[in-house]
Amino acid sequence: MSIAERLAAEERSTQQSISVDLSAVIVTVDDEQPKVLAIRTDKADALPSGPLEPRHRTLEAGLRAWVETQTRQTLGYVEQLYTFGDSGRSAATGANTRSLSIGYLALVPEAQPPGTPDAEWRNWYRYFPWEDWRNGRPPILDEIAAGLKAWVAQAEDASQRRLREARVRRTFGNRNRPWNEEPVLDRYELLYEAGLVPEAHRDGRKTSGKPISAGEPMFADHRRILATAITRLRGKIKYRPVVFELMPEMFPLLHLQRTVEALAGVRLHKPNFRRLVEGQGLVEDTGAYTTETGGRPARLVRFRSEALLEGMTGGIRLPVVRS
Amino acid sequence: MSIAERLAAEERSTQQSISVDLSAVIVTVDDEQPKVLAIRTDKADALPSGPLEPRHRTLEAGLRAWVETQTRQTLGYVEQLYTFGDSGRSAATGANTRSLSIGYLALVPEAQPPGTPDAEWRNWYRYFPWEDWRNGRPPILDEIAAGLKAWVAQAEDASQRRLREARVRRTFGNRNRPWNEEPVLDRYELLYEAGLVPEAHRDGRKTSGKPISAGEPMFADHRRILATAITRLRGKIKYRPVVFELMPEMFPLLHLQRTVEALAGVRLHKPNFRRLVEGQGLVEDTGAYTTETGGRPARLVRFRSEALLEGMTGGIRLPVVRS
DNA sequence: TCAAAAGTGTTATCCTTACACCCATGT
DNA sequence: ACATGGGTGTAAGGATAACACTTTTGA
Repeated sequence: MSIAERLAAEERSTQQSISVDLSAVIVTVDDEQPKVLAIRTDKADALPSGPLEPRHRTLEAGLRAWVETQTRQTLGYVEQLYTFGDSGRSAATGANTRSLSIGYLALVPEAQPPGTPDAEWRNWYRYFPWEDWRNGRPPILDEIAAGLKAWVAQAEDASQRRLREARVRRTFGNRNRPWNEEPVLDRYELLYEAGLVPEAHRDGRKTSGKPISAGEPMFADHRRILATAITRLRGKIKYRPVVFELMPEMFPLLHLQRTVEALAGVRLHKPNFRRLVEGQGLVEDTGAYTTETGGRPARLVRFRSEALLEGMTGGIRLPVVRS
Repeated sequence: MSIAERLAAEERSTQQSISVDLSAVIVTVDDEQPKVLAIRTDKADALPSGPLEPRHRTLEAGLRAWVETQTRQTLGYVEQLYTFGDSGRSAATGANTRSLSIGYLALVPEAQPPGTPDAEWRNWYRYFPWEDWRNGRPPILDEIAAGLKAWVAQAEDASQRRLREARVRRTFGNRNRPWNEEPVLDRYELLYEAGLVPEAHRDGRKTSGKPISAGEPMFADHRRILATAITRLRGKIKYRPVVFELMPEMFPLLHLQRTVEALAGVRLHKPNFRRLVEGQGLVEDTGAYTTETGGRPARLVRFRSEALLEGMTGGIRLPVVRS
């Protein structure tokens, strides 16, 4: 097929009426908690999102415009996450309309009060309570483990059972494999498939497992988008200096550590964390000190912007404290 | 704004006539060369792509259907790359139509003869000759370095010059920083901004640098999409066992090494490569041998599919030979 | 016999991890 | 005095990178 024919085919296909939605996962860390901006509705929380309009020159510009008028947040770092487009996704818009949703991750250094009454900063562990290991193993994992065990037992044959077992082990770990904070999306999708999450039932999925109260559900597939965002962010802090998008100008190193811990949902080893960060040349001394942290006054450091130029020299390793 | 209002706004926005294009970067490795399926046109090569149609249940299903009818390739591994949507992107479709393009990366284990006369497997280094360091530093880098030097010199002030210098160093390396194979997209974007690539002029970018023959251009922004795909693939082989999607059932370890080298564009250290791959438990012995490689007969191994279950145990480290 | 590829052994070095310990401030 | 957080030293263990070397085939 030639390019001309292809273009003609594209032209025909526009009869279909496609609407494109830009959804934003807007993240900040406040009071040692990772928070996302959510829109409260009578049913469930939703991510802020709006339609792509003709006046938007680029997708990202459209997103920024939309978010800034709706929530009064000025976005700093913005990154495209994924484009979601199953036709079953949104029955609300009718049969002849396909609805695509382009998800974005945005980081803001400080939580501004939301600009609209129905918008609110929410701790993201409200939706994913099993992801926060900072104070040890979350108790809800007992319930989840029981639900997953039942799901494994429901397998149709031995080979499917082994697959299911391996999948549970891989995502949720077990005695010999320790917790891995990264595969947030894999864990959510597993819970969805196992029917342990209310969304699975709402979407008409046939499951025998009854939904346990595994975190608060969200509107449409927004919890999946949020899981995608957390996964991406937990991965990215390790190889790009993105955490600093969430920090003020000057900060003590423990503040940086607590921010990383909030995102990763694990505790880090303080002495090694400091050495890694300083050794990588990611921060520089400001000469200033603060006594606000309690204890011995803390040196205030700032992000070394030359680090961005030197570039590829990655992000922050996670010296996870096992114990 | 409530969800109801938001839905209404979406409904209105569908008046805009949005067309969605699914583009595929279909990769195989054949004869130790990384190849992509390209559609020849009179102007430049294009990536196979087609419109999203109502009958496609999911985006990925739409892509598979399209590619399979158009090129007779059956896709194995498929992964979404990025959604491109600048309104300046495609002037061809007229003013009132916005054209989105969702890029996909697909891997096929063996090059089937293309199903249409205008489709052809192309060595991807045809489009990115500076990315192939397997036989030492590509000579074209002399030309590129000269062009970039001129671009740095054209900076408006000292601070912009330092930024440009750092960017060149970061992406293309220099004496103390060795070559880093990963940032393919960053390099392409730098060449684009520096006006060293024909696309920049075609898109009406004002540059004083004259385009050097830095690789063959492609239709629209397809070379950018290809660069995105290569970047993703070079990154991914290091932490997921995706290379095996390109391998036959059984193969000698050197074949695997040559495949990884073809993708990464660098030479690897044979003894260490073997130890890393075997040590990770990524392959298992088949008991069979082949003499087709020349020299001492080689053990044939296969991918250990249990490795997928064990999961997170990453991909293949690259013991790059520095010499 | 030589070229070509397969494969093994071993060491120096670096990085991470873990543990122990001292410092400076407020109450 | 002691609690709290800031901050430094260092040694064990593991992983990587580099080098040297042996084995088995075909021409």
